[in-house]
Amino acid sequence: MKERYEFAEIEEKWQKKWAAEDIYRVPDSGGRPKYYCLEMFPYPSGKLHMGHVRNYSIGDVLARFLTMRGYSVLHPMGWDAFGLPAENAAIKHGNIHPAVWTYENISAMRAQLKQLGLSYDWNREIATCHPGYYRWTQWLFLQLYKHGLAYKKEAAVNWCPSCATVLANEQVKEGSCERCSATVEKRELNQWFFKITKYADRLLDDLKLLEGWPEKVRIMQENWIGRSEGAEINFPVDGSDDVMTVFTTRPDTIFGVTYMILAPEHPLVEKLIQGRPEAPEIRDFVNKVRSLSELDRTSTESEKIGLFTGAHCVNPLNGERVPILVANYVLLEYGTGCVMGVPAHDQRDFEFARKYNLPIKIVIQPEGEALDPDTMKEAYSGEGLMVNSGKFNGLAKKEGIRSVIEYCEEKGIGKGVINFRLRDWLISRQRYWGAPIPMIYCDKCGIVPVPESQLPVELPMDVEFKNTGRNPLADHPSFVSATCPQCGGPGRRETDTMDTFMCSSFYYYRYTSPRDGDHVWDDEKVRHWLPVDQYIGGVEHAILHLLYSRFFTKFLNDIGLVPNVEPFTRLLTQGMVLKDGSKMSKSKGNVVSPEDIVATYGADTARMFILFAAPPERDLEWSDQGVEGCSRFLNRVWRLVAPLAGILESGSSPDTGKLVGVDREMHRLTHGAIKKVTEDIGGRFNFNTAVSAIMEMVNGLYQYREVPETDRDPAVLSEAVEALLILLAPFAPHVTEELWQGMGRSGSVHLQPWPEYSQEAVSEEEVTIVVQLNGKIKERMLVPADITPEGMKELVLSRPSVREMLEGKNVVKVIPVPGKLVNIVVK
RNA sequence: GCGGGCGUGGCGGAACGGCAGACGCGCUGGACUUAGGAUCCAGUGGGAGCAAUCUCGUGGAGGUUCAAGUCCUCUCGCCCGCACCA
Repeated sequence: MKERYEFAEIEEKWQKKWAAEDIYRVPDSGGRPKYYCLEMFPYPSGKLHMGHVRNYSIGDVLARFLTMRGYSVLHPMGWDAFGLPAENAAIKHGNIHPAVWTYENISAMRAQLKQLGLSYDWNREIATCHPGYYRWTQWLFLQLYKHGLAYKKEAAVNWCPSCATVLANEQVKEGSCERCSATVEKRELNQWFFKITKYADRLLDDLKLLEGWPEKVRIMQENWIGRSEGAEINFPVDGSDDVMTVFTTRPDTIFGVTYMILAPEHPLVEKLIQGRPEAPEIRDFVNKVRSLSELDRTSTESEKIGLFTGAHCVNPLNGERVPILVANYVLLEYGTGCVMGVPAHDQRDFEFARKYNLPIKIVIQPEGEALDPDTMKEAYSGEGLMVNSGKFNGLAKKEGIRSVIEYCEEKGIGKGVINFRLRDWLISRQRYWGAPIPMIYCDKCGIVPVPESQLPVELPMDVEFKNTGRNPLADHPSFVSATCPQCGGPGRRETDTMDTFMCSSFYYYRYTSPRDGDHVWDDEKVRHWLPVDQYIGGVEHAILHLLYSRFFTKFLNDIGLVPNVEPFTRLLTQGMVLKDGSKMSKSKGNVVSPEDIVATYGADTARMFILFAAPPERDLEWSDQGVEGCSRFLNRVWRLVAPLAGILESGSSPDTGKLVGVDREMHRLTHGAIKKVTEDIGGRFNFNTAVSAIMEMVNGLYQYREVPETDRDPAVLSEAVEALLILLAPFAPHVTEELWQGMGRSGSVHLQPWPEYSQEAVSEEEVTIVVQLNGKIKERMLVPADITPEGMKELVLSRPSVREMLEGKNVVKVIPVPGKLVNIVVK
């Protein structure tokens, strides 16, 4: 073997060989237990970044480890290939079609992934923009439509002026477009939605099943779904047949209502003000609110403004006549779009009432405290007994809520309801580069689905991309014109495409049957592989992709297409890769390119560093010097192992009982490392400490090598080196393969069984324990490892130095901790 | 405002409630060398001491415990998510 570690040569050589021998192909059946290890597939931007390297290195170590542990591991890769950047590139450069741009990027990125030596079964590669894939995206849309879960409605939706398309609620962050940060506007449009709200309850309840998910993500989803229990109660409008229905979580405070508020956009507003002197001013106000951006509209910061409509409502419980107002802090989208104002017991109402001098009426009195409407500084929302509430007086909050709801239900003026913050998923996009929504509009028959036999509805390639903000599909006559599948008459094709999150909501099922042209996937294969055992990706998808995928899975389970109710049993959200304390970005100029690192140090070093520098879920600070260190380590391994080629025996397993001295030490170190690495990868995903255990082993081997050959057992060295290469193989697949096969071992190191550690080899005959006096360390001593706690106590107390130390002191208690210490408590 | 996370050497980070700082980086010294920014060996939390050793030390203040970086209460700082949700 060469004296020097030539990473470039080695990495290229083995990548070619692995591909030629197809060693990462995984069969769909076989005697081994299955494991589905999945990393979030990337958008093919054309360039891999460090976040990808981290994501895929983590997955690769796991997949390789589990394969060596005897599992049949499904470890696929593909492309989330529809999306705006491709189309924007086409608009900007004019002469490049999004498809060409995308496929070129895929080629470039695939090459980069292959350079990292990742163990994907490339036979299963998919791209969501391929008609063979999006045909099934459309097919699933039709299934949702068939089951009443895809529908079209006119609604105020989020519009991103820069992306020239609508967005789902989940894709708006603090009033801005999640992709481009432009301020999002509201527009009234007729759009396609998925009824994810039908699954709100199950999406919430089943979070309990996801014990393998980070709590953080579960809480985020819980908050996003936002279940709240309460009641809807009808307030008749005074002098009209209209009714204001409010949603409230505090029906026990209904006697404290001193005014009612409608959201400015509420349809009832116009009806109430017609012909009243207040009308012009209110219309003005409503228009002003409507024109606000989403951010300004919902910001907690903005001042609460309200106007009296001139109309009144009647409280159905006590008959009191209260004014109806319009105020900017009431949102049309949530609940019923109107609320009852209870200033005494709701902080927002309180601030509003103080500002406009509206009356404050106490109806909940906390025990041992007297609330006074004139002097109170904030609303009281805690526990207490109902007062000023007629026959409900004396009831505590919880019973009060129940009793008022019961009463309302009896009288037919209200009912208990559960409200969710989750909205239906808006999936229409006014853009070209997405899967066309397979629907046809017919003047005679209305909205008609494209028959499944006519799928896919293919994207036309002869399209012009202009910066007009118009979807080019709408300007493509032969795409638009269609025949109505129902009556055979002329029809118009839907020109909106689907949100790309739809494409990524089921790709992990499609990996099981990537080329199946007859079915969305093979039933047996899905039953074999699913659910995904381990999913790995960034936390930025905590709500978006992960919630949509859960929704899809529940639907697919309902219609019998998948066996599982949750898609991902375990989830690992990896931290960001930082440089100089902040996220790598072009604008900050702190980007480290994976290509450069691989070219300078090799893929093995890049992988080692990124796994060693921090535990996977934590943010990772990039360090060029840290990379040097990993490179140095691999060189150190090379210099240790390469000269031993041909010297070492194969498959040595020394007899633990016969080993003494340095041989016994080295043997123990080897098995200790096997134990640690196995537990750190398999149990807690602490790859950083697994690597450090391997480093310790290498340090030990350097020491051991110094021992004269005649004084050491060759079997111990062979065993150690063999174990070293296997333990290191998931992290640094190329250099370990080169050394393994260079030593004359047959077969790939990656197909070797993972070593088992021997308990006997790991255990010590003697251990150092600590003697503590009142918890402070006083001295150390060597004791037999198998000593009893009682024996430990005696041994310590009989020691002359300890007896001297205890002279004149009163021993209160002696606490022996086996293998660790003895603590003597004295007075 | 609500929810979650994190604060440990010069740095990245280790530590089933039981020897704080594994491993790596950096630094210091030595060896090899014409040379080394290569490699190998040794040392490396602060303070005191020639030394054995002593002492302080995990953002801060309390508490539980024989024993706390770890558990509990309060508090400060940073990061992330949600944000007028009735």
